[in-house]
Amino acid sequence: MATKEQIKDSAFYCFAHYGYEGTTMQDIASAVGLKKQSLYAHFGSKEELYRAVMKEQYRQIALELYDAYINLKEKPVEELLKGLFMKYAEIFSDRRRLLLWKRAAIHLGSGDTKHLSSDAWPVEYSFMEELHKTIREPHPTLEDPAVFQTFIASYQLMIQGYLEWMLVKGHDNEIWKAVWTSFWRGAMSCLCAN
Amino acid sequence: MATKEQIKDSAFYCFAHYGYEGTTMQDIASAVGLKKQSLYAHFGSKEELYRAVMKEQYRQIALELYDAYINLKEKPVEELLKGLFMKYAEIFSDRRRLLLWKRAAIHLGSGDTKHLSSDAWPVEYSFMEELHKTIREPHPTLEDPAVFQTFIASYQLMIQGYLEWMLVKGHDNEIWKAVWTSFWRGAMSCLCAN
DNA sequence: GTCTATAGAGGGATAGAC
DNA sequence: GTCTATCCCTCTATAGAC
Repeated sequence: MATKEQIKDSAFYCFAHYGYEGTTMQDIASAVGLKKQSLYAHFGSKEELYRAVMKEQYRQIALELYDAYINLKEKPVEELLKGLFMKYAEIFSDRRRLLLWKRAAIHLGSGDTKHLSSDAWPVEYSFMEELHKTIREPHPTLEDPAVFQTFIASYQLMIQGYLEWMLVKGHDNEIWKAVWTSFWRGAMSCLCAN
Repeated sequence: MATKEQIKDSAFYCFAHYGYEGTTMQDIASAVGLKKQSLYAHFGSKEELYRAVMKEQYRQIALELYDAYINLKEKPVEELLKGLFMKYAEIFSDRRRLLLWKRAAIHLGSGDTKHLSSDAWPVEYSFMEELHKTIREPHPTLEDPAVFQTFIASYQLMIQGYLEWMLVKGHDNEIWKAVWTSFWRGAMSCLCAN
């Protein structure tokens, strides 16, 4: 692996585990086996390195999600949403990604201006518009924007809740399945009741 | 307000918004109108101040939750769980608490040994055992430990998911209600199906 | 592209006057 | 209990030899 990639990889680990302020150039360099000053031959500053890591990760995550979506979009909505939920669990079984993701959410919510994850959230949802259309079609109840919004909110919320669970207790197939089943039945009964 | 309380209050804000490493004694002192050195007359170190803030917050949150539980425990399970969920939303409508809570979850999940929120999670769940018994009684299906575990997991997960939602988009009564309805119907239909 | 040396700033913390 | 002065350390970043 090229040195620049090794640095990014090490930085990925450190930023995820210790946060931006909690990580020093020293930490990153040590893991690669370099002096910290040498990092500046590859990245102009700590912040530039951080942004490079974030950008790559978000791009990668968005790609993997979109890829899953493409493979699932012809299937019934239940299978599609279940498959995407599974993809989330798969993607974030990488602890570094999970930590980075959760930290980014805090940056978004804290009004912390400094090293915002400005490019972050939008990227993930680049195909969301398309996904929404796919879901709405076979379910006329979802034509109502208010109903649709709460449906999607419940879905996203379940996913974020499960990621929180993974963060503290790790992935658990039984729990995953139970959560999905409960969500889907609840969502369906709400749709039919409206 | 006594100076010591003012310091804790300012520290609460800073630690929540900027994190432990991102906060300096300078920041905290400025907000109170003191020089940073004066803080050491009240707290031996930055870490001690941090622990004081965390301890107080967790104690307070646990108290408020327990209080809500006491007021609700005679009611039907649906009302009890819904009331507790509402209490969570209420407690964490304080942005500082929400941020601190989310940061603590990351500390728990990152293996970051330094300033662990060691006293954190257990405190909240000090009355959980009791709550669990209260829920189990009227629902014989829940006697099965596996069923019960997934039921509680779904519940906690929904709450954590909603807190994540609040972090990014703020509290929304419509969403809150929809999420609860969906959860409860899903949970019920799962219980009846088993 | 990696090293040594070093600048320059800011952090946590202590000592001692008032 | 708050201040000024100060210590010591670590951090980011630059300069320049190899």
